[in-house]
Amino acid sequence: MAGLEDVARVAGVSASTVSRAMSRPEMVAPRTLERVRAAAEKVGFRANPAARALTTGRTGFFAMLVPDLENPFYAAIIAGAQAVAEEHGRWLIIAVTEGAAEREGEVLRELRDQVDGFVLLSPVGSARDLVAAHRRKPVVVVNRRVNGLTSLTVDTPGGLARIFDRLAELGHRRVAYLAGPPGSWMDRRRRDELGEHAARLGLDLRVVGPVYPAFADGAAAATEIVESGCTAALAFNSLLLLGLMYELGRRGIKVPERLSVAAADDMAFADLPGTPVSAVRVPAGELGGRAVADLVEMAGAPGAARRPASRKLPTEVVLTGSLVPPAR
Amino acid sequence: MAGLEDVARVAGVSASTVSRAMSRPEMVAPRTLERVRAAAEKVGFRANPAARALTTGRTGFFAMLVPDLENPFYAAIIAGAQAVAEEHGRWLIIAVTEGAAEREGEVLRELRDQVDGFVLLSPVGSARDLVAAHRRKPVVVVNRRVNGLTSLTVDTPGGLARIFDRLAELGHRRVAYLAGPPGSWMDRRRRDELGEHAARLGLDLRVVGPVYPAFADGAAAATEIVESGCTAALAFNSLLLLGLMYELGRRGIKVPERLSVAAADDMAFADLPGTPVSAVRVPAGELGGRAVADLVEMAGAPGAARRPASRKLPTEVVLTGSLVPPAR
DNA sequence: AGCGCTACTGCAAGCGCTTGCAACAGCGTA
DNA sequence: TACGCTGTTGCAAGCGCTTGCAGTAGCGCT
Repeated sequence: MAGLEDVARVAGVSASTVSRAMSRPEMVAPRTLERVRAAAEKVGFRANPAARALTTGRTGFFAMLVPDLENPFYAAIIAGAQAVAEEHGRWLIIAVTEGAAEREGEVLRELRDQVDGFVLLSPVGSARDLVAAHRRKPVVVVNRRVNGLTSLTVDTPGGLARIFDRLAELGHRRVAYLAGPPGSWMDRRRRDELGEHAARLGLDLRVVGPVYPAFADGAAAATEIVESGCTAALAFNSLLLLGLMYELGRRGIKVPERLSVAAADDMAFADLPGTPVSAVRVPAGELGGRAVADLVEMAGAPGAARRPASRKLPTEVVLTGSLVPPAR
Repeated sequence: MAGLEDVARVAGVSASTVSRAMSRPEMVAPRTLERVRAAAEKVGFRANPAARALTTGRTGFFAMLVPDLENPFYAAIIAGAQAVAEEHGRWLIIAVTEGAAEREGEVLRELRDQVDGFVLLSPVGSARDLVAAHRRKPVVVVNRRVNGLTSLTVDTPGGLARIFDRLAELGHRRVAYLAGPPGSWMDRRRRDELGEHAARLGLDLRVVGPVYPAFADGAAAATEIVESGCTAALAFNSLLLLGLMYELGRRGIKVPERLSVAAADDMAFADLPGTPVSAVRVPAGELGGRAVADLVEMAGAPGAARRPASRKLPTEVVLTGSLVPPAR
């Protein structure tokens, strides 16, 4: 409602001075500044964001492209991102891509004039397209490494490897990995690295799945895992593990006595009373937070400081009583 | 990059005509229209959203205020909302309120000049404040009824009542309700209505909790529920129920033989293979979708059509083998 | 006292699009 | 043939804020 002009009138200065008082206070005399601020307060000044965006080209919005909102992993990342955005007075606009490269490109195109930058969660577009987008507005990629772009990944394979180490140490010889979403870049990589690590340790790795990471699918995988003769199982995420454990419980198969278990991508809600599950804790919130923090920094600097910086966040490995020596 | 002026030059018309060709094609002659469109295509015209917002006051954004992103119920609502927003070429900006009235008001104030309307999920602000917000920009309230505003609620109590009916019919006399988030408006109402309905049916209702709706908390409630002597249990949501069932399974307490179970706020991931759980299915996605659809409609009409319309969406009650006569 | 600076402030020109109003065809009608 | 419409189009004035540039006052200095 109340614009620059209104404040100017009350403070007895020009609109330019009010504008400067607001965005570059060091340019106006202390006494004037005070007067302007009082006037602004009095008339209830609120800058018109559209006008500001028109002149400066900055909107205060960041766009976050996410494959799937119902995946708790992404939800956690968004939550972290949103918290940091809020700290910086930025707003997050969320677009769902359903993991389709085409849709991703479309959103990037549509939104590039309305935001100050992009956070891309597990993007599927070609590196070429993503880098191109970065030329117009800063881009931060989460959960994938892209040459030439600031990327944030999590060392889940490293964490899982430590769990394998522990299993080997306990004497397990055959271990199941309940694999994640079909076609997932992350799952693919995880599987590869696990395979290598297992070979190194002399473990026999049985991959079950990939399956859609939901409770029911975890339960459904129980039979195959039990019959595989494995003495330990890792699940792609907690939801799968919960489902698996549920089904094992129903069949009277004791955990961890008969099957040691652990999960990656651990979510808070997977915590169990009594027997906490061993897990690779992924700092999802931090991931989102960092992404936005980086974006703020890049958006502040004029192009030059858009130096890509890949970072791999460490995971926290929680080893609990859910890992025990195999029933001999 | 390419603006009205560029198109105008190529098409040999004035910028005004181009503008009209874009937003009110019925005002320009068919032949001109065609020429303008071709030119726009050729130069790759993209309207500058900030400029448009400045002149029209419309931004194409809706804001969605949500208490908590990690709650799958809200995530599902957002997903539904986002899908419909996309259909209408609108974008959703997400703000987390943490269920704090103060924060809610702040966001409403900050965002009111940058969006065309608000969707408020389970808002906690006073009805007075919410109605005030509605005077500047259309507001749709989800999961709470507010006089004078378009509200969308779900008839969960009705669904639960039908489950109670069924339980009574099966011969149960004492039933547990594992209550939801402490302080939740929704849980409060649900409890009240359940109480009345139970009384009407002559059922003895034991409320356990309220507890935070997570897997572990469901498991933790097992003891109290078992010791209460109830022969059936309803849980505030699926996560709680899964936790409860997990713990019962671990203790060798058979479901549903010893305890009939059901949940409200059922999520897809809670589906079980084998023994599906009786549940009150909440159409979360539809809830979000409808909210946005209503908002689009309101934002289109000029104030006048902002006639509040409360709607209560029906739930789908799924009755399965998880409800059986009590062990006598 | 006079000069050169520095520190502030105001002027005015946009940013790119929308829109009321005026201008002007081309047409039907009398 | 002249007049009044209706249908199109262009003109120009903003929308509210930012910012380069120019002007002014006050200061320290010699």
